[in-house]
Amino acid sequence: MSVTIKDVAREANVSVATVSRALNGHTNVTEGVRERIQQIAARLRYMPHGAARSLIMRRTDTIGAILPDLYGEFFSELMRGMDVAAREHNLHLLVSSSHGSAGETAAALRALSGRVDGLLIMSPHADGDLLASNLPTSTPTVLMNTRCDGHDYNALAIDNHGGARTMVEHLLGCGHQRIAMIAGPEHNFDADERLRGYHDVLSAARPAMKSQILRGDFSEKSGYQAGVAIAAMKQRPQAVFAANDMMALGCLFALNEAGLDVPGDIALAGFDDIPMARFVSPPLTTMRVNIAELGERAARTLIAAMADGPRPPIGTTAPELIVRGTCHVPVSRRPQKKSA
Amino acid sequence: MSVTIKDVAREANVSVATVSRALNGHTNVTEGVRERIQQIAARLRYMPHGAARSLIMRRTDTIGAILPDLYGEFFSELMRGMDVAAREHNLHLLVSSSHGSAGETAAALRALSGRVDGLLIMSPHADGDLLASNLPTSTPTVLMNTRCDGHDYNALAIDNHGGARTMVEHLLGCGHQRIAMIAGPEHNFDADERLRGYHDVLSAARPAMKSQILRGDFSEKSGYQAGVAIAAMKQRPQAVFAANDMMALGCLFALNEAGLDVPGDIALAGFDDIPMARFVSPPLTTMRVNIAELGERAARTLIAAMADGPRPPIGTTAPELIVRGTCHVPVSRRPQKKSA
DNA sequence: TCGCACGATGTAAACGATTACATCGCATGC
DNA sequence: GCATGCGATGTAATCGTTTACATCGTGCGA
Repeated sequence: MSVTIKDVAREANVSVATVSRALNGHTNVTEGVRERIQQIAARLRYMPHGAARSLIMRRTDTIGAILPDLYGEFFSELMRGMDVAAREHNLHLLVSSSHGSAGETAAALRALSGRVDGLLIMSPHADGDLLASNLPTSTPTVLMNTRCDGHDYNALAIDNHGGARTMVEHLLGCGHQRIAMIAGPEHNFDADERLRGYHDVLSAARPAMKSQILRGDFSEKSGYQAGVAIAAMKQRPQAVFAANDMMALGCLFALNEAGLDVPGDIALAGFDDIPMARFVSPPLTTMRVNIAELGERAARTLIAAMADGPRPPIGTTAPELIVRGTCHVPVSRRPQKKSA
Repeated sequence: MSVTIKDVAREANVSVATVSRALNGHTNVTEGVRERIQQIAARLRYMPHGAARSLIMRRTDTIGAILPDLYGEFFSELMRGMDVAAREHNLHLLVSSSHGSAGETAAALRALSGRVDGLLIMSPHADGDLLASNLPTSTPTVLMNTRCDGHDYNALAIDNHGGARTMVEHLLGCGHQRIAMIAGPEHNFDADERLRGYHDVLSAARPAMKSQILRGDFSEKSGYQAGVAIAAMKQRPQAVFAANDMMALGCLFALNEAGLDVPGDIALAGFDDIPMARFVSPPLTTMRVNIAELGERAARTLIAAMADGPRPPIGTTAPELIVRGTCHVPVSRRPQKKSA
């Protein structure tokens, strides 16, 4: 059906070997012949068959990414980072989504086998064992934000624990004593780590103080409910740390509705730095998670592993504190002049 | 290096043919032998080599998408739609980005050749001729929002012209007489069409009225500048139609800063319905472009073409009018009761 | 004029799977 | 006892490339 190298060879009255050499820029081809072959190839719209090529060359020039989903801002940013690194090395990106189940992750793994030179995997529902039994041993792999207890894969993760510590320390530094946390869902890797960071700082800095935890599920609604609850407290906390921005936003609306001034009456902080964070009023103080950087670093690690063999096994990427309007800044640290 | 079907065959003391038959569920294999082979395959972590498989089977079970970019909400949504359709048919999605140039589009096309069974292409900088000379004739293809003058590819596009007409008609219906437009960049397919829709409606309904065009570039900043200009006009328009939501938002901020009430003093409308549109105050009236639907329909068209040969060549998907707070609604049409 | 080196080209063996066809062994029917 | 048929298995061709090796012709030095 489609035109192959043989068709070009027949048309040009040469062997397939000569066509291959001519088109791949080898030196030992008479210039006239090369031109003739190139013209014929263009006229026939010949394009080398990728599968055949990568079969013999044992190289696909492609890296595969298995993500839980393909859409939403998070994955969009992640792909952007991976794309930057891949493009730099003239590699293509094959993206596959494993949606819900561990079974689908395994299926995606099989489907990608032999089509990619390396794998980037993010799979919240896959543990180390599943991966161990489904990953082809010969394919370099880098995990992103994925549990892999015990097994020593290359892995990169967001430093949720450190980020939470940073934020709570910042709130303490602003002079707040009683800091409540709106936590994320239980058994969620990110949520657990952020909560742990909160606990660690608070129990070290204010051992006497009882921590105040409100459970949310990362949704704006659950943040709103937490905000309502906080507004009604007899002894209100001076600051609220939400485990993600969406909950912080919900909380902000609830506090406003209750007639409380943020940050005058109560400070508020989130985590993630979603784009909307800077558009609400007052703009939200939060931890910026550089997702694109995570993707880019993971891809770079993979590319290095593909070239040189095994790499340093693990790394984290640190979120960055973004101070905006929703928390007090002590007078001494306040910037000299700042409009709007 | 990696384990092949031969390794499994050797280990199981059978021929490669038997291994292939056993693993692919053919009937004529003794049950005991099949089990033994399956166990050995699992133990050895054998996974069939995708490239080799698709070479002989002449089928990749993959559809390729070539997009100008991989990130940003637009592409994220587009991919979501394509993913839905692909997943339904057990196809994988291979996404490649062609970034800026037409040359890169051609390169991406070559790289995908022989790796996919069909192609979805969105390439704002590619015209019909470029595609015609770089598309393998045997690969089914569907274009999305891509110019292909003359050539008869399958193509799907957003009905920008119709959407703009709808919005301008709505603004007229609200009683506004003088309607200005903040247009998008010149030579941009989407921007051109939206502007054309504005012109068509206005010149038909108000032939005497001179149209007011302010040039923007789809960025929030350019919308802000347009808003500043509008606020300063001697004879202010009663309504402003921005060619996309980002510019509408920028304009909204400028109008607010100038002390104008939206929609009291001036109505405002956008195009796209980005998520932020409903979060600003007042929430933005806009045309919802169902990008995911575009992607899904394109993928479905492609899949049908892959199965049955040529399809109806062209189609558009219509944006939907979303009336929110930034334009007056005549009393007669105002909903009875509506909170928040 | 012959032999040799070298550059251009052709021949054929890979790559890793699937599958048409050949083969083998065994049960069945005469 | 032998032909027949059938089910299980092996052999080898095939897909479209690349590339090691063989071949061929030509120019050059002796």
